[in-house]
Order: sequence, then C-alpha cells, then structure tokens
Amino acid sequence: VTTRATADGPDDGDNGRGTAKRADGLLTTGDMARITGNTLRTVRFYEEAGILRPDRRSAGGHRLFSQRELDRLQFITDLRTAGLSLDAIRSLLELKDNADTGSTAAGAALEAINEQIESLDHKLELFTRLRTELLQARELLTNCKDCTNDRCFPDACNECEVVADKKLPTSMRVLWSLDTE
Amino acid sequence: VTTRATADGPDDGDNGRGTAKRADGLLTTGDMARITGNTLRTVRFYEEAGILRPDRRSAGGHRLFSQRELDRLQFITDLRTAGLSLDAIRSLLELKDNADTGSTAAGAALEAINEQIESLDHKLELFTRLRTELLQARELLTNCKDCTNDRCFPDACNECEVVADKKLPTSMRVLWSLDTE
DNA sequence: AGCACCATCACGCAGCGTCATCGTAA
DNA sequence: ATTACGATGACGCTGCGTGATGGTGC
Repeated sequence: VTTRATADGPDDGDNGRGTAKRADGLLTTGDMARITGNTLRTVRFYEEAGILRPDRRSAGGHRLFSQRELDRLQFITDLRTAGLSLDAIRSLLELKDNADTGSTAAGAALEAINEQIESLDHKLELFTRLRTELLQARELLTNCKDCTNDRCFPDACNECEVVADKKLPTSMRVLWSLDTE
Repeated sequence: VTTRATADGPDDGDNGRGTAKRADGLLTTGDMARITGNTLRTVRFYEEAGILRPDRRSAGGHRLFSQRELDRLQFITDLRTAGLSLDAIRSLLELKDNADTGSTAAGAALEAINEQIESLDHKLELFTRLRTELLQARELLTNCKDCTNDRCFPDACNECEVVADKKLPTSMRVLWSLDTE
C-alpha cells in the first residue's frame, strides 16, 4: 500500500475569477483557497477563528461558501499581507455588528479606518525607500558581476573603485559588509 | 517585598539617533531595542537566531553592540516589516560570506534583490489599492456619522441613499455587510 | 468503482510576549 | 546603597505547515 501525501500546499495557480464550478454557485474550501492563494488549512483555521463562516455544509460535511465569504476571505488575506493580526481584522469585521446605532458604528469605523490608513502610509513610505535602495544596490552589483579581483573580494571591497567614495544606502552597506559611513 | 514587573515592552519613544550614551560608542541591548522600536526580547532572540552578533560582552555579561550591528538590526527590522521570514533575511545577510568569488556573490545577490524588488512591487500595488479603497470608505462613512435612520441601520443600509447605486470597492461592501455587486 | 477532493485530529514550528528571579552598571 | 537596567530560563500564544487516516462527490 503506497502512502500518498495529500497535497495541501498553496496552488498559486491561475486566479480564474470566472471559475464557476458548482451549479448552485457555492464554493468549496478548495475553491476559496485556490482563488485567494491560501491553503485549505488556512481557510479552515479562519473558520475556527470565527472570522469566516461557511454558508452551510453539504450532507457529507463539506464546507460550502457563498460569494460574500469569498470577498471576505480576499479582504482578510489582503489585510494579513498588510501585517494586521487576526484579532485586529476580527474587530474590523465586527465593527458594524457591535454598534447599536448607525452613527456610533460609523464613528468607530472611521477611527479604525484612519488608523489603518496611517499605518499603510508608513509602510508605503518604508517600502518605497527599501525599493529604491535595492535598485541602487542592483545598479552597483552589476559591476561586481565581472569582478575578478579575488584577492580583494571578501574583505577589501571597501577599497574597490566600484564602491569607493560613493554615497551608498545603509542597506547596501549592511548587505555587502562595508564600512559604516 | 513588592514584586515589580520589569517593563520589557517596546518604547516607541523618540528615536533620537544622536543618543550616544556610552563613552566607547557601543550600544546596550536596550539602546538597540529603543532606537529600532523593538523589544529587548526580540534583540536577544535575533542573536539566538544567529542574525545579530554583539561586538562583545561586558565583564558582567551585558551585550554590547557596535554601530554596524545597529544598522544591521534596522535593516532586519525593515525587512521583517516587509514580511520576510528570519530565514530569508538570514540568507540575504549571509550571501556574501557563502560565495567564493566576487562574481558569484554578486550574481546570487542580484537574483535575491530582483526577487525582493518584485515582491515589494506587488505589496506596493496592493497597499495603494487598499489605501484608496479605505479613503473611499471614509468618504462615504462621514455621511453615516449623522445617520439617525435607526430602523434601517444594521440590515437595510443597502437601500440607504448614502450607499445606493454607488460603485463601492469590495472591501467597503465587506466591511459594511452590503450586498455583493 | 475509481479518483480527486475534503474533513478531522494531532503534532510541530516560527517569532516573539510575558512573567519570575536574580545579577550589573554608574 | 539605591535605582534603573540587563541576563537567563521557562512557559504561553498566534498563525499557520505537515502528515495521518478516513470519509465524500460525481
């Protein structure tokens, strides 16, 4: 008997949005996972965590999700990529339910949204900075591709003409073990 | 005897770069933590993980870091914020050491850098999209701040004039439990 | 009846948070 | 000698990965 491991990994395959498989329009756990680029485990975990809810179960116990839940999962996935914890995401998603009036709900939502926008701004700033630093590093290192100066290589790159006296971003200095400033 | 809990939390305080405390210019674990916005625990953990190395220890066993290590920690912190695992960061930082010639080192570095640039591009795209969606949501919800229509509120926001027939981003529909499309 | 797909434990790992206890630094 | 700061366990938590084993869908 050959023991075959079930492939639970993420598919990363084509995100064909028009992949309407079932007649009733509902989505299986696998559909949810494939479309959003998550694993089955993750989808199940999110249900267990209470931030995702299958519309119903099939007679045999298979989870069946509505399109709404797919959108929800995609949103959750995006927020996770943005670095939010499941707790933070949960409170965002439960904001409306936990308020008594439209006004208070909107108030709480606005506060949370402003917070997230600010945090996104910080990350955008950091990421663009990192990106340009990496671009600079790439520029420089293309010259090193033809480096034959192997008696200077690991330890004396500081004195190399390719690198010397240039204003290098700190990340490049860290990456290439160059002297500080 | 009063048992006092030691405040190990992140300070998030002023990142005074010019905070040269010690005469020898070396930095304590706390300095490293404060400046980069990490906790003591994290700094120690990174040493244990082998991606950070104190210059030396004091006679009493206190870690002492050089300026280089501070830059290294800042880089690590930024990459963590960008979503990289410690393993991925480690291999980036060890790239140069693990290559025999300058040419192969540069080659490997270029490959890794290109990968990271691409991944940063994806995240930048996602984050800007999320940001604009949140801005749209904020715009709309400012109207709801004055919502007194509490017999329609939780369940019938769909029919509300504030929301009706507008092209809303999916994330807003998810947040406010509105109908799909 | 076959094969892909799904469910449910159960264990494990990364990346820290959080005490508790005790030693250091100036 | 005081006061803030640091070191070292040890246990806990989140957010999943990774089988193992067995049932479901068509």
